[in-house]
Amino acid sequence: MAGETRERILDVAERLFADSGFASTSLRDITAEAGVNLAAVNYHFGSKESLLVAILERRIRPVNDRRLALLDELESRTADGGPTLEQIVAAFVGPPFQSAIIEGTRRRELLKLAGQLHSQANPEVRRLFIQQFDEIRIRFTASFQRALPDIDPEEVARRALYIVGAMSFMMSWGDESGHVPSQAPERLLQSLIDFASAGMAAPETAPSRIAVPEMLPADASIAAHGGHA
Amino acid sequence: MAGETRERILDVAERLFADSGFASTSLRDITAEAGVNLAAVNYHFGSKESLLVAILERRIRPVNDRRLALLDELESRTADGGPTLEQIVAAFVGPPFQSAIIEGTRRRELLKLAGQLHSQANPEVRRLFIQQFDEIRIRFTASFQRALPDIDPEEVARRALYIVGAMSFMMSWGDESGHVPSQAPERLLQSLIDFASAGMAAPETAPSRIAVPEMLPADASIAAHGGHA
DNA sequence: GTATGATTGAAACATACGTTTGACTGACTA
DNA sequence: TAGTCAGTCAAACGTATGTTTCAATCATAC
Repeated sequence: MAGETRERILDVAERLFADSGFASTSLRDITAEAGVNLAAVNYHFGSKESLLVAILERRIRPVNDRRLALLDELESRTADGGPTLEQIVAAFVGPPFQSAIIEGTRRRELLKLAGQLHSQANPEVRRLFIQQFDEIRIRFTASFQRALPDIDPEEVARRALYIVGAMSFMMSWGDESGHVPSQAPERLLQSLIDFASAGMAAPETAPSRIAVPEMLPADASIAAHGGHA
Repeated sequence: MAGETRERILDVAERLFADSGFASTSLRDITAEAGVNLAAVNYHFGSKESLLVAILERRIRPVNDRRLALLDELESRTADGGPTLEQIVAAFVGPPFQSAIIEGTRRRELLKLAGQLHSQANPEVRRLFIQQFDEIRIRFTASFQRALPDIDPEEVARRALYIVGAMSFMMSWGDESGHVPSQAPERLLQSLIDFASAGMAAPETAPSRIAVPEMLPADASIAAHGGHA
């Protein structure tokens, strides 16, 4: 019975935060649903914000460890030219994807929550969050770079970010309102890998050839902005 | 002086909502920064939630109108085989991108706010939001499908979602913590178009060839990670 | 059995929130 | 001038929030 209350709080809070957002979820919501006392949160975690940090660490760390382990093995196994793009992408998106679906319907929770932190929460939590991903970013960017020697390093970093965005959206929007029909998880993951690998390998448009057409409305972009008028 | 208070509220609220989230931003924050009275929000908009809806409609409608206009022009201009993938992608991601950067530093706001709505806010606001994008989704999916006759329609819809995710992440994370170095907007947009077009055109992995490796348990020996096998 | 330290419980605390109220302002109309 | 009405303002309302308090409970070691 030792850590039972603590675990129940973590589980319920994770789900409620992901469903309704951090700020919109009250400790009373959490403790009521978890069947524990209101004061238990502050007793076990110190504050609502520390509870959020505990949730993130519990979920993110194993996923990132798994990512790094997969990449390590790939790179040690394919000593010649390095892993293929598909392999790197699979090591990158596989663990969070698998972790997200492992609990059945809890698919969206982790990344939903992660997505919210980009904008919400105070800078301290943000920093911790970014730091959690820093090693991942460095290792995978390097591996991608090796598989894509012709692409500008900055462009590689950008494209890795696109992948995270694509994955995040798939998980948070995936089965909502029929946009993306529910699919067997393996097919969804393969779909993401196909898309991301091809995007990663896209030929880079030379700066001199960039000629973005006029896309703004001829008159004004957004009607009557009171600001400087 | 007619709509000046109203406009100031809209401008400030949009920024604060995008920066700190809907639930975390109080009407007092907004009205204080806008230099208007607290009651002005409820007078002009009725409620905090209606203010959010007004913000969304003001920003999203022109962007989506522009998207549809660009697609219309593309399709009427290239009557033979339809527009190219790059053209469709550009019409899809160009308007929100341009709209987001037009005010200089306000780049991230629109999509940051949009991203939050996926999870936050009540179902009513969600529905309005999804509905706002429904025509876009239908028109562009059809156009993408025409350019990609070999891809399964459901897969096309999924990939369109990946593009939205990639764009959203670029805008909300783009210039944060040096992950993605600041670039000239045209180069960023071109980068996104390169990535998205290639991803869209990716060859579809046949269901029979899907063999996602074991990615789950860290202890189990990671055998047979053949990638294409 | 009793003392001890960790955990739970009910209640209260102070504060911040969205919203409402009612008086007041100022421009325009009859 | 008197009247109307959209708009602004300070203040208050009721409620919900995160946190704290302190007594009660429980398991365990002496």
